[in-house]
Amino acid sequence: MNTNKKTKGRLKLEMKKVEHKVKREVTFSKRKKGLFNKASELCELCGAEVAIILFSPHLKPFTFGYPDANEILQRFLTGSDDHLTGLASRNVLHGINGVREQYNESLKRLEEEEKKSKDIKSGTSIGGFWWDDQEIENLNELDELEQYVESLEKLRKTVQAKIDEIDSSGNLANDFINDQNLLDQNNFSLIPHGCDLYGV
Amino acid sequence: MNTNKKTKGRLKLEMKKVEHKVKREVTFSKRKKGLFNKASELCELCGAEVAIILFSPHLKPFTFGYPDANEILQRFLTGSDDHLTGLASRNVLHGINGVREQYNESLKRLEEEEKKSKDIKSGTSIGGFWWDDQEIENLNELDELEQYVESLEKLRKTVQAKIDEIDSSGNLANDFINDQNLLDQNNFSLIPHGCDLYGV
DNA sequence: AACTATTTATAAGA
DNA sequence: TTCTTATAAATAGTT
Repeated sequence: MNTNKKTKGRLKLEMKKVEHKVKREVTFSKRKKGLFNKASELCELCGAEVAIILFSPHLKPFTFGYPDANEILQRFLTGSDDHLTGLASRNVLHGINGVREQYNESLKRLEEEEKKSKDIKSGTSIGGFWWDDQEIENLNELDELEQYVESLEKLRKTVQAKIDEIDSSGNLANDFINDQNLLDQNNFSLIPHGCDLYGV
Repeated sequence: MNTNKKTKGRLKLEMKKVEHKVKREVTFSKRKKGLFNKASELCELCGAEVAIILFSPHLKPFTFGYPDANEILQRFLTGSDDHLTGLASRNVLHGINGVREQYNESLKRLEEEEKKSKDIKSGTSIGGFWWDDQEIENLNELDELEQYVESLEKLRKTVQAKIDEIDSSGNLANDFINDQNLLDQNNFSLIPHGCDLYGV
């Protein structure tokens, strides 16, 4: 007597590292997609802004960002309080509807790109990158790599700009120190004024 | 004749901004928790490393990171390739089991803290922060604020360290430029050697 | 904050 | 990988 069920359905998974390598990588792919999807929904539903940096177990970097990972990271990095000149104002001005659509479109383009690249194999240079492998199954990684390097370049330019600023004015370093002193000695929050400190 | 169902259950939600403010904020809270939970599961199951920067619609910052948001952002920022001296090696050495437990413990402590703080109201300074509100419902925000400012301070120190490095050696800026030239002219990837460029 | 009915995510398998 | 299917998990609205 066999059950007529076609699969066992989703099985409960113990919350510890998946030991089987192949299964772990499949889980990683599925859950990465799920995580980014959840992030895009949060942006769309609530008007939030999210940046995710994800390193796979093999240290391959992935990013998600809406509206733009770099701007969010820069805002975080610099503690910028001119939020009316940044992303926020753009959202206010233009709305953030369509986040999810944008994300899904990107995904779709990625998949199309993947199909177009199906024939490219090992030892090839593609789009400015060395490709050093056989059995490339996931060529959509390529776009993500390109995106990553682009992101990195942008961030580096930002840091560079800041460095140049210091070189010429010589006072940013002191601003950092002053901020910290304010924080430590005067109970001064670094969070921009005008934010809800208590709400969401 | 009334249905004996106690609730309507989860209703399908259209993927557009939730217009009702209170509902939107509830959704934000629930889904932020869900997103961070998904992230911690991904870390735990797959040995991945994740940093999430999340700005609420009111620009209140939240972070999630495992093992540490700052180190992950720094790695992303600098494109560091000495991953054997960083987090990765620590994971290799000590394993990453317990991510989820760590996360849940933090959450629990947050909730306990919240209970202890129930009586604190407007115009109070708590733990070095000004609190400027009435009707504080979610005092777990407090820990998150502290965590954010700590993160920010650490990152600022990192930037400061880099600036100091430049002040003394004067060559980091050139390294940036060189990296970009290599990328543009020599198809040299900024991704550390030894990574799977194609796999996960 | 807790509760349920339902939607959504996903583990295995094809 | 991509699709399917059954089940686990997340969550919208309610209390």
